Amino acid sequence: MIDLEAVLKEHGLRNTIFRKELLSFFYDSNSSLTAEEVKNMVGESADKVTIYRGLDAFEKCGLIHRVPDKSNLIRYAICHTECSSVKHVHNHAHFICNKCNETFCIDEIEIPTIETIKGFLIKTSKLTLEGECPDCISF
Amino acid sequence: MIDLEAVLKEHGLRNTIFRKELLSFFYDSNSSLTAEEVKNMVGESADKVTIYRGLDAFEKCGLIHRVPDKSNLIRYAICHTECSSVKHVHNHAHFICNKCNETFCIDEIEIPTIETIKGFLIKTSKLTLEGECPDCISF
DNA sequence: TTATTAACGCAAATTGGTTGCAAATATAGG
DNA sequence: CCTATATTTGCAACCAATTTGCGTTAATAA
Repeated sequence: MIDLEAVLKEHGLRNTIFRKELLSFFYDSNSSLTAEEVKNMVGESADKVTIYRGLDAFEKCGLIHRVPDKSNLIRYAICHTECSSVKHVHNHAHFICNKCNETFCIDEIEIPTIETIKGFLIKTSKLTLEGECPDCISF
Repeated sequence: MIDLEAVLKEHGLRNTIFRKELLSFFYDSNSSLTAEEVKNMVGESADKVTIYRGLDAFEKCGLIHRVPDKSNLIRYAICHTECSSVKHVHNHAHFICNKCNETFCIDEIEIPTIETIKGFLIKTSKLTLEGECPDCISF
């Protein structure tokens, strides 16, 4: 079990009921969450603005990171690497399920290093796979 | 020179002044366009709804395809391969410039084929590079 | 030349997200 | 334990991007 209060404290955040709950959602999720999905999980117990600001705060302090989303929503997943408010370090691929539209972080594969392209200066490369996730593949 | 009227006809679209102009914008662009960018190009001569519907129509019939966008806008580029209303076939990488925020289609490089990931069924993979484009790199 | 259907334009609605501000509350310092 | 301070919250209002409804116009086929 993860000590949610300690994690919040370490990242300079206050230990409120909602923030603890929000953090637990990310630890419990095997994929990622949008503000709307969080809203559905908390019901009426938190305003949408509180959710958006919670997500912003978590991202800024390096607890969660943005992942690609099928419908151009802002979607977040927990940071497994040691990210901080100073820098996010992510070097993993993402997988989008075409059935449930969820986005998964994939640590198992290498992001291919791309040679140069004439005229362009390449700084980063992102790999996004699509198909069917374990939960949807069976049907 | 491309016969815009013929292209529209071949794709089952009507030959209106606006649609011809819209199509020419895509042929003339070396990168990609959002609805807002099109709006700036046409000025008051076309309603924004007309633009959105034109883009939808072009995408549906295989003339343009969606490309990733820095700010989660809906952004399109011309289809070079033979796409149709039945199927879009794209197998190229995209490059997003962190200075001008434009998105370019990159035909020069191979999209790496990704092996399997346990539990996932991979159907497509998308590679998005970021950095500086030829127009911005000089500064 | 006329009927049919696609395309257009305006207004209004919707979706996803943000801002301002005042009230509530967590934590540090005494 | 008590108070000061900064963070977090909730409400209302706002905003940008995109979509929908609907009546009108215009392109094409017969």
